[in-house]
Amino acid sequence: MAYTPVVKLLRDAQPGEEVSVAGWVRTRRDSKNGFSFVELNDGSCMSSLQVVIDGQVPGYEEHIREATTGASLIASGTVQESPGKGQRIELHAASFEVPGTADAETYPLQKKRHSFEFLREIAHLRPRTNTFGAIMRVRNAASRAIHEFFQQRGFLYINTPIITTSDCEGAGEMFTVTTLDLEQLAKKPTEVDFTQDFFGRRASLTVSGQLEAEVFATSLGSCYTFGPTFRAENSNTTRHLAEFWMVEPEMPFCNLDDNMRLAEEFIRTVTKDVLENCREDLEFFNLRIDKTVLEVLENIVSHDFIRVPYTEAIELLEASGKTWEFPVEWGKDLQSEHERWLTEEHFKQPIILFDYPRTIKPFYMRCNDDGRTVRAMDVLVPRIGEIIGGSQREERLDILTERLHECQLDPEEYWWYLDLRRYGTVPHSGFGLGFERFVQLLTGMVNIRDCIPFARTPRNADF
RNA sequence: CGUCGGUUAGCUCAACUGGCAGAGCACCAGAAUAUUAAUCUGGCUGUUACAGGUUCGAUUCCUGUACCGACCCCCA
Repeated sequence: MAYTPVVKLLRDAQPGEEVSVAGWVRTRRDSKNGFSFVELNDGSCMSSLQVVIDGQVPGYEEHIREATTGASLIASGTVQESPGKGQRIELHAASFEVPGTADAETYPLQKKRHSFEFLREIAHLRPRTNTFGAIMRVRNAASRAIHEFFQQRGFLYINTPIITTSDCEGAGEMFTVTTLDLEQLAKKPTEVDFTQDFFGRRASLTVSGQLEAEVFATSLGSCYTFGPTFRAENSNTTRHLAEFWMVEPEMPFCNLDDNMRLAEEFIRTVTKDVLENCREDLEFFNLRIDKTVLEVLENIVSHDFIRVPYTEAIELLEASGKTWEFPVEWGKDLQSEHERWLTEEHFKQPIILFDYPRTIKPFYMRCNDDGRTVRAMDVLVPRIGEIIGGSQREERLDILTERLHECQLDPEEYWWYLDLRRYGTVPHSGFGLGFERFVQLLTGMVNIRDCIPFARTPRNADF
């Protein structure tokens, strides 16, 4: 049975057309004159379709009362011009059925505002709300735009492994993957013998596909990953998840300037795409979630990101006259209060910081000739902070090996990574975008846990 | 990991310095010359997170536990 999506009906349908629709009841109003108005939402867009069901329609008496908020509904009939305000058309049903009822006494979603905290407890039902429908549609549009952006530029989509044995990638705590019997092990006072484990050595969930992506960038050309990433940090914040999706392009014959240019073009292009394709949803966010979203997004699309060397950022922070909770000092990482001031108060737009001290950045970033900085870059946006982190990679074998030692990592463990420098090495660069943080930026949602279908955070992996 | 805050009706929240636990919404029933965020009237709803303690008396004060949230750390 072919049902017409509501989004298509509201856009294209003409009075007189015969159509069938299927979705879920948002609300029903009964007229004492013997007919009912049903707001039907099928998730294809923010708007619902008004279905007018007359008392003469077969089954009206027996079944109309089943069409409560949350019930599923299939209806067929004729499209008519709507006399109602704010809608072009409505559907006059000739027949209808309620495949699944929703007991009004127990159905958790009511025709009222719910807190996001409450909705997180019913993550299996929250996509039926306006806000979460809109978030997921924006997420989808951004996802598609990301693939399009790279595909149009000839980037190869690479699926890097989710289980990895390269530990200490320098991106934080990792989840161990094991088939060992933990309950048995807990009874013994001995050390864990990972040679007995499934992979014969300790394995973890990936914290980044970058190292593997470099393999393909130095063989097949520019490529990108877009996959799940895991961090076992005990982070309870509005912008951290234990499981999130990351986009990681990697480009050969590409220096940091090229990298920054691509990152900026990437954010701008995808944002523009979403602005064009999700107008109704974004207007909803602008009205109900954050009154500045549209303004912020338009600003991103129409202004160049400001590029500031780390050293200059330190000077700006020192000259700001503000008293910081954490002191500003060259060689120390910027605290979120510093990043926030730069992007929200000082520049009031996205900025790209680059050339960070080598002591606070991972081993693979390319060393500058000054001996104290590396070719790293972070894209910071208002409200979210760091949304992209990237760098030009160290392509010189000797210096990279030196850096591994400096970071107290064993070059033996990175033999294949070093081979890329040993054989036909090239300057190359890449970055990582936190996809949910991007969705946060696009929607104005405050908490990252509401920007992914099912959030995984410390002590929470329900659903 | 650290700091702070919270947990009261299905949901969102009240209850001043301890004194019989309330409102809005939702739901149900009526009403209305009636659709587009909550038109009107009436009705229903509670082991105040859990376990102890202080007190004549604890939603309120103290201790512990659980869970939730914010910030910080980590980064994306």
